[in-house]
Amino acid sequence: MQLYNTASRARQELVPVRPGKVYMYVCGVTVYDLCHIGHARSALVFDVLVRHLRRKGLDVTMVRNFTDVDDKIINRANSENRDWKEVAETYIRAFHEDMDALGVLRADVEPRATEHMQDIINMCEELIRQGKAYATPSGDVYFRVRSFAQYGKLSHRSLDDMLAGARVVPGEEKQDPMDFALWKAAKPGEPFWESPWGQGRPGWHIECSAMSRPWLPLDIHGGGMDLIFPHHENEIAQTEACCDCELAKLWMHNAFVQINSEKMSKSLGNFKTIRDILASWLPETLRYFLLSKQYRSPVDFTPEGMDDAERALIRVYECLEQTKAGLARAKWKKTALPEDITREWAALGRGFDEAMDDDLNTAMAMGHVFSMVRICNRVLEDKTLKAAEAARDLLTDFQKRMQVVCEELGLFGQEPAAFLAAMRDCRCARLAIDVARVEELLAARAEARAAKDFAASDALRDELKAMHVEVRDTPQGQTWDLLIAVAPGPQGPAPSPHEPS
RNA sequence: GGCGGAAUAGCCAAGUGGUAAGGCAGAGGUCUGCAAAACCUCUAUGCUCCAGUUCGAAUCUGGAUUCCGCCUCCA
Repeated sequence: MQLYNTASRARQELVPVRPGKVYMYVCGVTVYDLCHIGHARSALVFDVLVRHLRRKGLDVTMVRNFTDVDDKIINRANSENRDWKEVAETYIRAFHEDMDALGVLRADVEPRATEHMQDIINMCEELIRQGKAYATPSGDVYFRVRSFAQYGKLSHRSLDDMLAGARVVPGEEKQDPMDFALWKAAKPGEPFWESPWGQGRPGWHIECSAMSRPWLPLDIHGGGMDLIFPHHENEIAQTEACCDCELAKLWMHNAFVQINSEKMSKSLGNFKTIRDILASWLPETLRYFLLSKQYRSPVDFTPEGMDDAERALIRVYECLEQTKAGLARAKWKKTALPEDITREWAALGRGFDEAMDDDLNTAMAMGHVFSMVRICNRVLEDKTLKAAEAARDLLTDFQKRMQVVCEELGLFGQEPAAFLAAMRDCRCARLAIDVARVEELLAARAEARAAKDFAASDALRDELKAMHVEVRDTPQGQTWDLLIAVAPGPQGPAPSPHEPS
C-alpha cells in the first residue's frame, strides 16, 4: 500500500523490513488529563491503519507508549495534593476507557517511561561514551545536536535556520543553544531515579528512543503533526546516533482537529474531551465523523458535522436492517437483476480496498460504502427484484463486504436494530424528547387511523412533528424517529441542542 | 523571520494531467388516505485570483490573495 512519508514528503510503497511483519510505534499521550478529540483522531487513524494492514495478512505489532512522568503530571499532582503515580494511573485508565468506547483496538505493547528507566539511562550513557551527549555539573545530560550531521532531516530544517529563530534561549549549561535534555536533575520534591549523574528523571524525547529500540528499524513511526519537531526529530538524532540504525522507514503524521479553523488548545478554551462529546453523541458518530476525512487534512469539529455523521450512519444502518429483513425470505425466484445493477455492483469490486491502500483514503472508501447502500436500497425497494435469487446473492455479498468494512473502519458492525434504537435514544436525550408522551400520541394516532379519522391522525402527527418526531407508516404499523435536524429558519439557526461541556 | 500545509456547490468532502466520488440540504417524479423513509431524475460549463506549460490542468510551473500549523509543552 502507498503511504505518505513525512520524511520524503512523498507517497511511498510500504515494504516491511521483515517480510510479512510490520512494526509500528505511535506516540501516545502524556497522562495528566482526559483525552480530547484530537487524541481520538490520532488514535483512530493508526487504529484503522493497523486494522487494514492486518486484513492484508500482515502480522502487525503496534506499540503505543504512555509518558507517565513529566512536569505536567507532577504539577497536576501537586495542585491536587495527590501522588503523581496516582495521577498517571488515573489518566491511563481514562485513556483506555475512552479509546475502548471509540472502538480503538488496544496496542500490542504499551510501554511506560517509568518502566524503562534502566533502558533510558543506558542509552544516555552510550551517547555520552560516544561523545554525542554530555553531563553538566548540576546533573543534567544534554544531546550534542552538532554531533548528528543529519539533524533536521525529518522536519527539513537546518540548524542555522533554527538558530535564526528568536525564541531559542541558551540554557546556562548547554554547550549549544540547540542541544536538548536527555536527563534532568531532580528538583526538590520531584520524583527521581538514581543515575550516574545523580538523582533525576528522563527528558521527554529519550523515552521514545529507549522504548522503540527493541524493534529497530521500525516500519512506521507515527503521531500528530506537532510532534514532527522537535520530538520526532530528536528521537531520530538519539536513536540513530546511538544505535547506528535507522529509526523508522516511514513517518506518518495526522493533521489536527480544529474548532473554528483553529487548533484546539486550553489557552483558547476551545477544548473538547472525548467525554464531552460522548455525553451528546454515540461513540460511533464521533468515529464516523473523524474517519470521514482524509487524515492529513485538518478537520473542523462542529455540532452540525456530527449531525451529518449521524444521518450518514442512520442511512447505512437502515439499509443493513432492510437487508437483513429482505434476506429472511424463504422462497426465491429466478428473476434476473437489471444489467446496470449487476454491472455497477461488479464495478464497485475492490474500490474500498484500493481507497484504503491509497494512503488510507477513508473518505473515498466510505464513498464506496454509500454506493453499495444505494444499489441495495434499489433492489430492496422493488418487490419483484427483492425476491430474486440474484438479489439474495447480492445482498449476501453486501453483508459480507460490510463485514470487511467493519473490520477495517470499526464502523457499521453493530446489530442494526439495536444500533438504530440506541441512536434514537441518544438523540431523544439530546433533544430532551419525552418518549412516554410520544408513545401516548402514537397510540392515539394508531386508533384514529384504524377508524380512518385522518383529520385527527394528521393533527396528532403535526403535534409529534412539533416535538421533532417524525412518524412513518409502514405495512407493519407506525414507526417513528426524530427529525434529523431542525432546519435553520430565516431567523437564524435552530437553537443548538448540543451543549457539551 | 525560517519551514510547511490548505483554498472544490448552500454545508461537509474525494479527486495528484484525460473532462468534477460520496454524504447532508434543495427541486421534480414514483410510492402513500396525506406524509415520512426508500428509489428515479435534476442541482459546480466549473475547482480563490492572474499568467504560463500541454492536444488536454482542480491537478504541473510562476506570481498574488486569504486562512492555518510548526519553529516553546502539545495528537
